[in-house]
Amino acid sequence: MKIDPKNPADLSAQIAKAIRDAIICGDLPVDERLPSEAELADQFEVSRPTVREALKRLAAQSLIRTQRGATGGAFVNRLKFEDAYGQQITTSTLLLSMNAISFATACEARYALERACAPLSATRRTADHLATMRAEAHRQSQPGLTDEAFCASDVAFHRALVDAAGNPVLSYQLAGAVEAMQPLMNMITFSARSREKIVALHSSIADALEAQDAQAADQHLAALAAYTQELAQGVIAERQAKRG
Amino acid sequence: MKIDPKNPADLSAQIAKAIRDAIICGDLPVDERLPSEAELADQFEVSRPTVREALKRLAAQSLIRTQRGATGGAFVNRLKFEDAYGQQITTSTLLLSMNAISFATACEARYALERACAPLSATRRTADHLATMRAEAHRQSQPGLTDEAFCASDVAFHRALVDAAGNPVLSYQLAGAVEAMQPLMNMITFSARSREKIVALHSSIADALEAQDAQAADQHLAALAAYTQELAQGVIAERQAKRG
DNA sequence: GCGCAATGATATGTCAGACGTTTAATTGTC
DNA sequence: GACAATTAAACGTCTGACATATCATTGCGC
Repeated sequence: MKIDPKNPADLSAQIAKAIRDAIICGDLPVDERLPSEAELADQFEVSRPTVREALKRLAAQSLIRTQRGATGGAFVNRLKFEDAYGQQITTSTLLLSMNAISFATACEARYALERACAPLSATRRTADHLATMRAEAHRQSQPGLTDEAFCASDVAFHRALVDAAGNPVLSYQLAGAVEAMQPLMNMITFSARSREKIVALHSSIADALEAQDAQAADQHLAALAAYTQELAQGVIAERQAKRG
Repeated sequence: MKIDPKNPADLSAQIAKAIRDAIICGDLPVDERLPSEAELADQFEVSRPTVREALKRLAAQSLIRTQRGATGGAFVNRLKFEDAYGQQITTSTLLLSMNAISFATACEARYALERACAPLSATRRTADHLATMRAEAHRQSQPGLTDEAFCASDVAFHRALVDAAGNPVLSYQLAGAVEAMQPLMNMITFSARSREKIVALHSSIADALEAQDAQAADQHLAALAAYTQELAQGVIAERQAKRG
């Protein structure tokens, strides 16, 4: 962990990597206190600002937390699912926007993952999950709802669907896929008729999960995926028409 | 973006957040050069080390890259899938190890996601993907292979399966789930007989994909998931027996 | 006029030393 | 013995400086 080649560039990156590796391989257990910045500076034979830059890199990944005061310092952080959600959503959002991922590709991935959850959700859904899904479906059916609010409710519905699978790893994996797509979804203008259809499909999905009918849930999800793609293609076609 | 409350703590975190938000919302397009550290220090009315700590936080998330020299500086980075893979694997690994996720939960998530890919892979798999899968299956059948090498080949096989879906978003999402599980998988000792069975299932999956038979691929994946769980439970039972 | 080397400018990377602030442990007093 | 004041440790920030990398310009020779 104290290895440092004589390359006098990117020292803070090297130090961050050394500490990160120590955390990942378990040499530094959770809640372990790292040496103070001054001690680290001595150990690595660099200055304190350099050590601090390294620590900030780790803090950005939620690998450590810092406390001020007499018994303060840098502590190995127990990574919470909550923290990981945020990072994943940020990363996914940027990936989608910067790599010019088509709506179709993102949408396909999202529904493929959701359909993977459906059988588990059908088995394990609680009354709470069902209530959330029905409440969101009801909200979506109300007139006067902005497109943005409709999308937000849509996200909430699908999160409940995923959470119903009762597998935190799946919830974590899907948080990025579902929430990162919200900006793309917001570009769609939902007509009254399309909303009606979506709400009907949402209700059908809730029904299927309540009946623990995995196959029906999968079919309705597939229909929803197809319809979403159809809507998106309409938006894309409309834009191209405006251009031409 | 130049907002900074008078709270004189966590200045570098606040600055990092301001710049990050500007990047995410598109105010700072890809490859845009940020002002120099000295200019940023002036704008935010802080010192250069504080600005530098903020920039290091962003660099840790691959949101910016820095170049030295006269025309150097910090540039908004086009986030590559490759970069995102690494971050996701690190995060997923830590989540699994620190939150005491059971093998069963992680395994369930992994196979659920893989089965989501299977129908797409059946449609889009190329000769290249099939060749990779067959090569890995063949490697796994060779005697004298260490458990670790067997696991590594297993990961390669499943990556090929996922990549065959031809959806980079799915590949990205699954990189974490599959690779983060490798340390857990490495704890399993694979007997000759269990390896034989796994290789047979791998071959069956490759056959199904070659025949573009999504249903068969799904069934074999389900069987593989069940068998993996069975093996893992054996390991767990054995450990508890040793304790008792 | 043109090519190439020396020079300068700019910006990041690093260092040294200092001060302020927060927090907990210690000490001193009633 | 309980409470208040002091002390110490550590992070957070600042100032100023030097080192290094890289590009643009300049100047020289041909």
